[in-house]
Amino acid sequence: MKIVDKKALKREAIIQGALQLFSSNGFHRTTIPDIATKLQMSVGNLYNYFSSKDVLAKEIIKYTSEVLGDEIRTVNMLEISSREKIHKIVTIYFSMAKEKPEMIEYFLRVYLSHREVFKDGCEGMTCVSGFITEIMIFFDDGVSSGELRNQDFFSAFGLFMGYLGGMVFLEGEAILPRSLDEYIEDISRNIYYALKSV
Amino acid sequence: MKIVDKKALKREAIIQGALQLFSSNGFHRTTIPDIATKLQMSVGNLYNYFSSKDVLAKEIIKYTSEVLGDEIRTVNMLEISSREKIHKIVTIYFSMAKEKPEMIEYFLRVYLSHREVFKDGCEGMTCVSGFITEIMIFFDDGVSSGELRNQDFFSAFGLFMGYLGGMVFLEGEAILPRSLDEYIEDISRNIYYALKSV
Amino acid sequence: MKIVDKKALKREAIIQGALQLFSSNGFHRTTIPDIATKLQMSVGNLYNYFSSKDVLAKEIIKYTSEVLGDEIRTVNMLEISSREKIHKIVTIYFSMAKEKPEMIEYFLRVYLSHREVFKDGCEGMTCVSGFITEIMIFFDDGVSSGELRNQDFFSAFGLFMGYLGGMVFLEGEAILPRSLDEYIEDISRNIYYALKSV
Amino acid sequence: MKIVDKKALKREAIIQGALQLFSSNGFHRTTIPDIATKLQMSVGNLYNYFSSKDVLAKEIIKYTSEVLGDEIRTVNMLEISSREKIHKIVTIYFSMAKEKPEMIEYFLRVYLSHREVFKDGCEGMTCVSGFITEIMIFFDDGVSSGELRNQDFFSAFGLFMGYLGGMVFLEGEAILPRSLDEYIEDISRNIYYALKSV
DNA sequence: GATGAATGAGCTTTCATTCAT
DNA sequence: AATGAATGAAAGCTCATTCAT
Repeated sequence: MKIVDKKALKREAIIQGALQLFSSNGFHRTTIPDIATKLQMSVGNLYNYFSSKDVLAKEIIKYTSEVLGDEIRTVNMLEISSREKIHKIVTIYFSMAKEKPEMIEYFLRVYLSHREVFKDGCEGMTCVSGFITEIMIFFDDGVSSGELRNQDFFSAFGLFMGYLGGMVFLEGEAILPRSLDEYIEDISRNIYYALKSV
Repeated sequence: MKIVDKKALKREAIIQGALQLFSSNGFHRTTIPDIATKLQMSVGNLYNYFSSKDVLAKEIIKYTSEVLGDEIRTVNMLEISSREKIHKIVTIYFSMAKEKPEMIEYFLRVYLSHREVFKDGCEGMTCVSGFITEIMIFFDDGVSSGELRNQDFFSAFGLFMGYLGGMVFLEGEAILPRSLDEYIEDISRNIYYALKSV
Repeated sequence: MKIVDKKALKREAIIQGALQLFSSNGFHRTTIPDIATKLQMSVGNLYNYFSSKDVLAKEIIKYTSEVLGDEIRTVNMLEISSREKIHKIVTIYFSMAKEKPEMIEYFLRVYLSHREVFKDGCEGMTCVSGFITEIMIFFDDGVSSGELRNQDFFSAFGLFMGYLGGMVFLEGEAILPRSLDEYIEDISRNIYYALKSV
Repeated sequence: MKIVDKKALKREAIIQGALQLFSSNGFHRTTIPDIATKLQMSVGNLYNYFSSKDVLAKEIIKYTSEVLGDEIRTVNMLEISSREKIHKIVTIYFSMAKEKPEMIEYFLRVYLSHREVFKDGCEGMTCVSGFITEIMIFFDDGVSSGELRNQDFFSAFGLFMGYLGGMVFLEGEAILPRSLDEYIEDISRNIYYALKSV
């Protein structure tokens, strides 16, 4: 294996390890030594891969956004109705929240609320463009086909992102009386009726 | 004025001052000396009112939840349709986001993402019950009147809380092409169609 | 004693303690904990008096410059010839180098060679103006009286500062075959002949 | 070319590269990786040439001292008066300060003020003997010919080294109202009058 | 000789909290 | 009730040096 590959692999391993720690313990409660320990490397060496904690945080959000975007892209490529796409996206989102909770949690608990960290380098949500782009494609396709009502994209994006994020947050707070899965039908339906053309 | 009143007033002044600082600068970037300075009191004296920074944070979320709940209560008491209520709630929420941004920001940037702080003492969203209760009343009334579809409350609550919070977040990131006000019609409509009975 | 006095006294105690450590161990080899330990105070409290190590370093050079300037001022106020003043200044300088070596050493080993530290806040030697001003007065008086040749001040200042500093440096390196005191006559004479009018 | 020569060449290249970095950025602010980067070699390989940063610093001062000494030697070999020699030495010193500032700077900002680094291995200024020796020859010649007054050598050396170093320092601080060149006449004259026999 | 990833002790600085006054 | 100097444990980050390749 080439050295460049090895280094890239290690970079990704750090991203994934830090992602887990930040998500479960919080950004400020996760220290660089914590991350180094989890990855069985020295603090100094970690800085050979990421020049600061903030830079690492930004790389993580980009990575996470790409992974989430990739998932949604698979849906966008299907030849199915928008209603079915909504159902699939909700399902994917909740299944990720269950199986890789750190990614959704990172959006909610790190990215959303540490403006000072992402201020420089992630202006205008450029760090989450991978995810946004796919939602935009989904929406534009639905509007083009006439299935979805034409409206300002962010009005639809806020619905999707906010609703799903909100549900995962409630799940995390352990106050949902039922499991996330059991909400899929209702939520998909709600989103569909909110967005569909008259 | 009784002494107890005087103390209660100062308590509230502290809550409001700290609320502003936490919202605009972040929880961890706001220090106790910062708060004391803003309130022109000593650090030591501040501890006579709140025994720790975390306790103060919890009191703030309760206070904020009450204020938001009070606003929504005024809507619930009106004899208007659910559709009109949704419109009013959205309007109120966005106007608060514009005029008292610290409250909404506190929800999004402090409460949502510092689980470790609110873990003990705010289990199951008890600290935001003032707000949730009113949304619940709105929803139950709509279901009772037949205007809203009967579904799990949290399915509706997540929509409301997530959608509106998401829009305020996008506004805060300065990526919305239009002002929040201009989204009121679309968003109210979307929420209504999502929740209304068939 | 008033509190303000107490705090000012502590400030000066820190300056003197840090001055000794910086001079004998070097700026970078002296740590903040070292200084705190010497003063029997906590690291955190030290930062209540000086906001950074660099700020402390700048306050020390100002303080040192004042003390040295005060010494030379006593000479300037005497009604004696420039030749006698030179002799007295050399004597004072060497006696300080012997009795309070930390001050001269600080000039030579900290101020002179850590440009990056003094860059902001000490532009154009403003931090050592107390000392320079007195040398300037000495020189101008001598020129006015006709005893010293009229030339660019810095040409004379470089001689004084460089020569005396150089001798103290050589003394510190333990390579002088005789004690500093034994050089007073020769050096005073050399400076006088260098500066005197024809 | 023999291998030994190749290695010697590389050694000198490292010395010159490090000299520039140490002089302009300071000893502690220049890292070994910085030096390696400038020389386009690896950190590890650099250690094949110099066993530590301190050892490198000592080799640099020896090298610098030799180069400066060589310059002065050319003056010593001329059949001119001491007064003329002084003028030439001052001119050479200032021209080096202008054209190869790193050497003079290294004396002033690294050698002079990092006693701990040069403590072991450079006792008694042995590392700068190349330079001192030539000044000593200049002085002895002048005394022998009767042009200069007989006095302790270090009394004269401190004058030379301190005065010229002081002027370059003032130049570096950008506080001299005129260029260094314009001080040559005054300074040469001052030194001559300080040293000449009665 | 040459590489550069890896080490880890050590640095400056921060800040919630305490307590003598 | 009120003050604010004092504490000290931790944080993020640096860098001379080593060593497997």
